[in-house]
Amino acid sequence: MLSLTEENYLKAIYHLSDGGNRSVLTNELAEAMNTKAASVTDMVKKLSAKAVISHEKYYGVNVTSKGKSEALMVIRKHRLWETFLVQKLGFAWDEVHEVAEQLEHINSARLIEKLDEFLGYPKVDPHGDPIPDNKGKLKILPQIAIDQLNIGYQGKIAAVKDSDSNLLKYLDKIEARPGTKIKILGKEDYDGSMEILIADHRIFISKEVSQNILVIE
Amino acid sequence: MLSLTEENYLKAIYHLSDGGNRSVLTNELAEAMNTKAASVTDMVKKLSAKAVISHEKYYGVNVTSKGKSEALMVIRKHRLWETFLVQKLGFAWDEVHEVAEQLEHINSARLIEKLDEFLGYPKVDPHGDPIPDNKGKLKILPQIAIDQLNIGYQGKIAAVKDSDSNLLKYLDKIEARPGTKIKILGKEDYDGSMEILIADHRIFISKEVSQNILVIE
DNA sequence: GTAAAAATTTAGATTAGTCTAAAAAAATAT
DNA sequence: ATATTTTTTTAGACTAATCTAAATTTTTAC
Repeated sequence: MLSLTEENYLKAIYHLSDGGNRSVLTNELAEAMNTKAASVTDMVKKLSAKAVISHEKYYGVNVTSKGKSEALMVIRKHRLWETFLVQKLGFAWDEVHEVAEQLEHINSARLIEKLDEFLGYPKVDPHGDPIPDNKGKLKILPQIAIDQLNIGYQGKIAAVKDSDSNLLKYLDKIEARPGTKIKILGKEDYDGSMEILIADHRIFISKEVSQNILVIE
Repeated sequence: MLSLTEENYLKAIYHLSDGGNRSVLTNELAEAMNTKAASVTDMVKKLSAKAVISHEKYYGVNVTSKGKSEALMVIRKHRLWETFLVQKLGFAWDEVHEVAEQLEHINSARLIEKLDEFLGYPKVDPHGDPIPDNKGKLKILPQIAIDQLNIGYQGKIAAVKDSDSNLLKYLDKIEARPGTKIKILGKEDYDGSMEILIADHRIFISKEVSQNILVIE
């Protein structure tokens, strides 16, 4: 049983480690958690004692397989709640994160199963991120940012990165949402900006924006 | 801003004081909160400092008007979530309390307004308890338990007391739900048991059960 | 109206999560 | 390869919420 704080640390470790593919350093985690390195060291000891991460002193932490599945359960809850907030309550895209951060810690297996059913067993959340199933399995979709694509590419937006609420507002405004048709019309070598066709209207976007729009690879 | 624990204490004080109509003693509160009197005394100091209750040493606590409206907001959230769990997710009556106890502490005014709208602005929760409005106003319904009624009374169940999950299971089984028609057929002087007609079928209930079924007075 | 019982508060300690400052280890730079 | 810088850990302290045991106040009982 993890406390709310422990769950948040574990989730951050999971994300920073890219789903368990690399180890996470104390300072990285301190920055992500908006706290101090000393606090991280303390918490790392607690999480190690609970066997959800392993810690090699001075060299960072890794999530264990137990930790991975616990993290995925929290992520499952987060993404299901985000889907609920957008699809059922009519929240905008960029408004859901903070609330979902709270809701993800509600403890009731039955609630999550019922919610999943109520939402029609969605596979992805409103940003296009995959929702882990009730066994803690995550289907990783092979995605690529559109700044990597060539002129002439046509397809559908699969997901957008949801790191920043202002970015999300902008993406919503230009209708860059999962499922929307997209075509690469032009690319400027100098600054990497692009001209694209989204939902049948032409628009110029900066390289930074293009790095946050993903399609299936 | 109250902590989760402070919210729970305040809610308990509100309920024990009958919505602020009498003062609450330390031991009462300790029993309700499943804690020790000494812990209550400590918490009472914190809540007094936050001006949601007033405390006269050795004579108990009273909710202030600020405390009353804060308690009602928590109750509003609790009852809206219970309504959601039953009406939208298909939870049974007796399963909702524990989950709603967690959900009531989610902090987002927008969420509650959206949820209220999504549910169609319900006036009462699944047990028939009134839902405070977004101004923190509670419409108190004049209710009376059916053990107080005379033979021949006919009406509709307005609410049931939701103190005990086993009672709720039983009430659900006999279809004693808010809105159901009810008629008093007979009353045994010896033990106070009753024969009643609920949703057109006759049933005998004990005095204890009859004290938990309420109609509009 | 005082003595015993019950209720409440205070005192001092504990745990979770956090902090600052100091110590220790690792990385780096010449 | 040694000194400096950076990163991490340890040590010691703080707050919130809790506890036990002791002290205090109120109530009750004769």
